[in-house]
Amino acid sequence: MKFSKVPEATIRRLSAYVRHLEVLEEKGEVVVSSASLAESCGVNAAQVRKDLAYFGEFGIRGVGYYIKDLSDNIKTILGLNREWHLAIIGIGNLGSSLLFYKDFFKKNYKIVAAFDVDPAGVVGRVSEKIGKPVEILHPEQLQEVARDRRIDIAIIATPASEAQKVADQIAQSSIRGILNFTPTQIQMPKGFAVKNYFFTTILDNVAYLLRWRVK
Amino acid sequence: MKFSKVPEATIRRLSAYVRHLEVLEEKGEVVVSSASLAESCGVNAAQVRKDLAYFGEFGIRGVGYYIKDLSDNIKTILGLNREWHLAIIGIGNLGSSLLFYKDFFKKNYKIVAAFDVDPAGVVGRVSEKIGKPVEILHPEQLQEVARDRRIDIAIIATPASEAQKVADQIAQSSIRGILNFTPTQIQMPKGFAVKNYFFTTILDNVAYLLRWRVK
DNA sequence: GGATGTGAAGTCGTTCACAGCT
DNA sequence: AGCTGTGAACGACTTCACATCC
Repeated sequence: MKFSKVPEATIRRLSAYVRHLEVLEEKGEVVVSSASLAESCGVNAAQVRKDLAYFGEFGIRGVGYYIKDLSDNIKTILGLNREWHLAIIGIGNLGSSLLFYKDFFKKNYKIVAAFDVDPAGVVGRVSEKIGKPVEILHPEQLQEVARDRRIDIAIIATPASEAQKVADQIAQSSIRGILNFTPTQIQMPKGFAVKNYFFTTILDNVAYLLRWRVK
Repeated sequence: MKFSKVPEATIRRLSAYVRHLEVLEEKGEVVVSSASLAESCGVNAAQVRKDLAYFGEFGIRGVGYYIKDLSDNIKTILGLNREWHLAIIGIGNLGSSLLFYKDFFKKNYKIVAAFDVDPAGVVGRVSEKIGKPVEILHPEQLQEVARDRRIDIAIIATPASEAQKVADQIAQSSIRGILNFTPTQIQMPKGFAVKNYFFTTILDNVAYLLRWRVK
């Protein structure tokens, strides 16, 4: 199986579906229709069925989808049934928040390393904040540590000006996934999964909508 | 002017362009071509020109775009030339990080209020963290405060289970923009600008790509 | 009967290719 | 000559509509 033609938007929606399915499961619901799931997630019913159809036939005609079953299937598709190892690179305000508030992450994501160019400068402040000692490594050690601790995904939380430098180091390591928090487009060779996540972009988007579209 | 047919993706890219233009400006560059801007932002050159064409003609044929000029124009389009008032609702881990690390935000976004259902319980912890007293209001006061402080955009940082409740209160206030940090699809009447920003969704996306697409 | 699964139609966004300006 | 601005071609995603199956 390769699923090479699945739209990115489908993947994002699958995350939403699985989250809503968990809510329904907690409520003790057993079956859900595409129409109902669609409404809860703010999409079209046909869209839900199409999204699922990329991966198989999970429903029963005339009935709907068994919630537990569908939930498990989507989790497998998304790879949420295994643990992913994260590294946070750049332990400034944002990085230390991520480190501190581990519950930002779902259970299957685990922070296994933290890097900063100034480990000594950072370690005291962060340890104090977290209430226990924290190990901060220098990015020089990235390649070695990435291999040893099997880091899957690097979260870049450095200043924007450092992002490409970090990206270059990641390119030479065993890491193949990047979540980029800096407002920079990083250049990577083929074969890497890179997503940007800069939230003032979204805020700009809301501002634009308010400026021109609303009312 | 209404710009009703502009793709959302265009708006996101405009944010990226303006950011890169600022970098070029700092370097002392004066003119940039669509090809060069496109490469830096990881998009197609025709895309850049199309994006700008929605809003006017900003370039000079045979030459390119004057950086300062283009930057100013995009900022005006996005509404970045005015101040936007933000409220943060839900002062847990995420909310207090946003409150604490104001430099997450660009200069034209200003936090003017913070709300939590348990102001008393929250205020001590947060004030200590920030190093000075912080005012935390009860959501009951939302409508009144929204009007008085001219809140433009509410950032929902409550637990997911509370998001819709908060959304309902926003719907009855003068606020028209929402940035939703909870992994929930909130239901709003027409006329609101709502964007979701839940980062484990993006992380799921990276994980999926690693699982199926990369090598 | 009722809800899924899916080809076909429709819509939206991107890329091409070149005319038009400087 | 060079780069923008843009109609037309293309491609991708979404929605429709209905045949299919429980």
